[in-house]
Amino acid sequence: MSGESYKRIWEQAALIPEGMVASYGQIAKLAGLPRRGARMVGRAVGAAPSEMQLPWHRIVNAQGKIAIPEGTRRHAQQVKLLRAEGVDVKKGQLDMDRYRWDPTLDELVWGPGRLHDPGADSSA
DNA sequence: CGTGTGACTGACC
DNA sequence: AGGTCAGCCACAC
Repeated sequence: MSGESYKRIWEQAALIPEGMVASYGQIAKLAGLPRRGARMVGRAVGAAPSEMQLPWHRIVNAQGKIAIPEGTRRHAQQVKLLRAEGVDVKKGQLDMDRYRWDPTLDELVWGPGRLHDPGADSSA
């Protein structure tokens, strides 16, 4: 089958918090595929069953740009989904310094194993 | 089974 | 900021 790798990629991608993004390379690395490829991440998320509700839209390239060709339906969909989460997307691009998800930082702030859940009131 | 390709990336210029 | 180049790797032909 397509692989154990896909599974790992899906698992990692699913961890990206709402309103944040990760790069293909970042997910690849987290999935334990440092050199095997960011490219594989693109394939994996594209092949993910819709029932899985994978947050594929939270994955952009290392430059903070949407990797899907502009003008396509999926590109527009990704922009739409990101904006719905409060991410400011301009010209198919966003600010990585601002929205990049940093799992290690998450761990430092929220504790090992704990995930930052924006919805679960920590309420200011 | 060889080639081309891409929802990538980092290094250079 | 933008263009080119060489690695990468699974997949379609």
